Amino acid sequence: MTKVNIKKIPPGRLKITRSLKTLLGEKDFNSITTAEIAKTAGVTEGLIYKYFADKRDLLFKVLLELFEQFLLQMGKDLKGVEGSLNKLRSIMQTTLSWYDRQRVFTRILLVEVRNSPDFFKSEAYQQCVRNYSRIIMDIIHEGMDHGEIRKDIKPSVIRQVIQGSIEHVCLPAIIFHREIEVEPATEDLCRTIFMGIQQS
Amino acid sequence: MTKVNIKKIPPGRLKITRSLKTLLGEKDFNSITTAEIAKTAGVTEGLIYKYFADKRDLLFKVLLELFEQFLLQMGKDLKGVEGSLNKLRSIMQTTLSWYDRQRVFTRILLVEVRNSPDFFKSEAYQQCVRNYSRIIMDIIHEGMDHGEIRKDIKPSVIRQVIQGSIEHVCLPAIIFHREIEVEPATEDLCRTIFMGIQQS
DNA sequence: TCGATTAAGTAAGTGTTACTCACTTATTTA
DNA sequence: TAAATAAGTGAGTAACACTTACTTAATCGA
Repeated sequence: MTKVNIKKIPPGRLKITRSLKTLLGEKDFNSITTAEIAKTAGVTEGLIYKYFADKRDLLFKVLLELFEQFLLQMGKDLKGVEGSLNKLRSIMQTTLSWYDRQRVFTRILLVEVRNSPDFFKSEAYQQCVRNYSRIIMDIIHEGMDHGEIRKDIKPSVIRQVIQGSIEHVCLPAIIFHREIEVEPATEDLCRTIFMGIQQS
Repeated sequence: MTKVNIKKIPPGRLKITRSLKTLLGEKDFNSITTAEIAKTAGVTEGLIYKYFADKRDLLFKVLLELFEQFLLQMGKDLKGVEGSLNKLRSIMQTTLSWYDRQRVFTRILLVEVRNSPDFFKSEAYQQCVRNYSRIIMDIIHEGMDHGEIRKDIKPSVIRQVIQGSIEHVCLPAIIFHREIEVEPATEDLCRTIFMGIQQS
């Protein structure tokens, strides 16, 4: 259903998404003009609106594309991992590592789309972000069933702590173009979230 | 230094910030026009640019104003609280409660300013956000010195976990106009962050 | 293989909107 | 009270996202 339509993507459309991805490596979305996108792509401005509802919709489509690659990687890294906590660690590490290397993707996800109310209706959100969240939720439930994770906290809050922590660790790195130290950060995050900050 | 200049705020300027605050209760920042702000304020569009560098700068100034009130409240709630972990709990509860009731403030902070690179140069960021972060950092260091908080995690990561968790718990509530259940959420957050999710 | 239908791509707009600037009116202050 | 400064105006503009009527290329059934 989703992958069948690969056969016929018009070259112009490809050029446009590729162009935006390139430009997002240089400047932020708001200061990229549609004229610029078209010029870099080597097409006319009008063509953008043949394939995308508006400028933001184009952004969402680019995010969708990059997010699918990310989920693919996460699936690979998760294979063969045993134990709920280990699975959560794997997800955290993959995420941090991907965020560190895929700056364009991460900037779109963490800073560019947030203020668009209709992002939350977009495919990128509805299939990718929710899918990512669901995977984490399933692991948490599994962990509770197996006695690995305590049951006296709402699973959704645990999920939010995990996701929120990751985002907040990465945000300054993305904004100020700093490197993310994947392994140490993963270790710190896991130690905090798994065992708590309280001296025991 | 900061409070001395209260004496002479031009009425037009006050009308403008008040106008934006009102409008932000109805719609998101991007779909509010400068013409609209001026009309609601009862002034001309040009006056906005007498007091503010641009539309976003106006937003930053409004955030600054609201953030100062928030920090004041936090200081009050923190008075008389003993113990580092209790202080952190107090901050979390105050934050969640404020986020729940001050929707305009929270929406600006969590969704509207993020994508402006120059937000991070603004007064709102430089004095308020950093101040908020510093207060948390100080408590963490104090907690480590007093043996309340373990020393084998980077303090900055602990801070990021706390702030990130709060934001991620509140974000859906803000976006989808849902209520934040302050006490239960605080409890869940503290239990997670203080003691960890691992069944022991 | 032709003719017709659909898809890809173009070129020249247009309305909206953030922002400017030269100006007027009101308020201090010496 | 006159000069100087601050508050406020209003008409205008450039830039930009987006539209529309059109042309060119590809697809496909008969």
